[in-house]
Amino acid sequence: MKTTKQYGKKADKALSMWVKLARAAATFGQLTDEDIRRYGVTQAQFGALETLGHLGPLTLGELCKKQLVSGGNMTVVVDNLEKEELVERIPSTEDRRVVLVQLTKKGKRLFDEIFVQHAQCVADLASVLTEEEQDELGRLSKKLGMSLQKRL
Amino acid sequence: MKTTKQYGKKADKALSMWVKLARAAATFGQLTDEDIRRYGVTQAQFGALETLGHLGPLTLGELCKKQLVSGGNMTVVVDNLEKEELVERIPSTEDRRVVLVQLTKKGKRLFDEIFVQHAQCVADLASVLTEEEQDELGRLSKKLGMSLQKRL
DNA sequence: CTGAATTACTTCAAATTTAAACTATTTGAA
DNA sequence: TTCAAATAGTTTAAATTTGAAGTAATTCAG
Repeated sequence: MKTTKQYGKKADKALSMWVKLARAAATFGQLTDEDIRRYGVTQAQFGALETLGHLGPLTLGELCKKQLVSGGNMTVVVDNLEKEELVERIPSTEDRRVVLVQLTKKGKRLFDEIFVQHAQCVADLASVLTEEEQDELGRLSKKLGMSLQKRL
Repeated sequence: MKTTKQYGKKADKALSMWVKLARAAATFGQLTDEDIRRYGVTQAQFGALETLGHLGPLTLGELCKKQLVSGGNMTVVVDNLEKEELVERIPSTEDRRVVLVQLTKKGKRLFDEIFVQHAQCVADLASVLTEEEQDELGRLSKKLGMSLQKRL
């Protein structure tokens, strides 16, 4: 039984949207995670590899922002990727506080290898929506995310 | 520079949508979390209170499914809520393996009190989209989430 | 120039979360 | 009926994540 106007029309609409958005993202995330584990990396590690692979070398701080992850966590994630020799830390010469992170050759190879497969997986999951629906969901999510980003 | 057709048109579209969806959900989640903390409960605790408040007593397993959380975690979350006397465990008489969880009077009071405020917060965050956009984002998220739920 | 405030990253402790092993109970096939 | 398999929940250990404190480097107002 779905109660209406429990908190007012606007609030009900917003709550309803948020529940659905959160569930869709969580479920999609769990399924992509199952795929990611097959490559022997964690979700966080995969995210870092993805960002570095697409955007090239970034500072640790930039990586944090892209991934919406705390600094303390990113240090650990990069530590572990470095142990696997998938990324390397390059101290910045301009600003000695800054550390650049970039993919190693091995990291690039892994990135190239697994991303094609992972893209297939994501495409498969997304295919429950039509291409038009995917565009629209992307557009609305982007608008929501970009607008809220400013409030963080 | 946005590269096109990196993984094929369909995969690119799906990846693009997924990135935006994940970011929107993460950002929205961080902002609602800031609000939730003001009430002195964690996000997971709040989620359980919300579900119990809206749906009434549920078994621990049902709560796990609603919240997309592991059983071991839900045990801890309910333990902590029980320490605060916000929920109580009621052993099922029909099936002695089963434990029902329900709000206490104190829990109901808290639920009634904080949910109006939280609904306002969510409505405020969502207001960066028009009501029509919220409907559409909700509709598409629901379709995506419900379809993928089956694959878990 | 100087030093107070800011910034970038790391370290540490605590909280959260998961997955696997375990207990207790129920179900169902032989 | 009986016992193997399945189910519900708890416990445990390990991994992840966060936030706060700490270190080092930079910036900028005076």
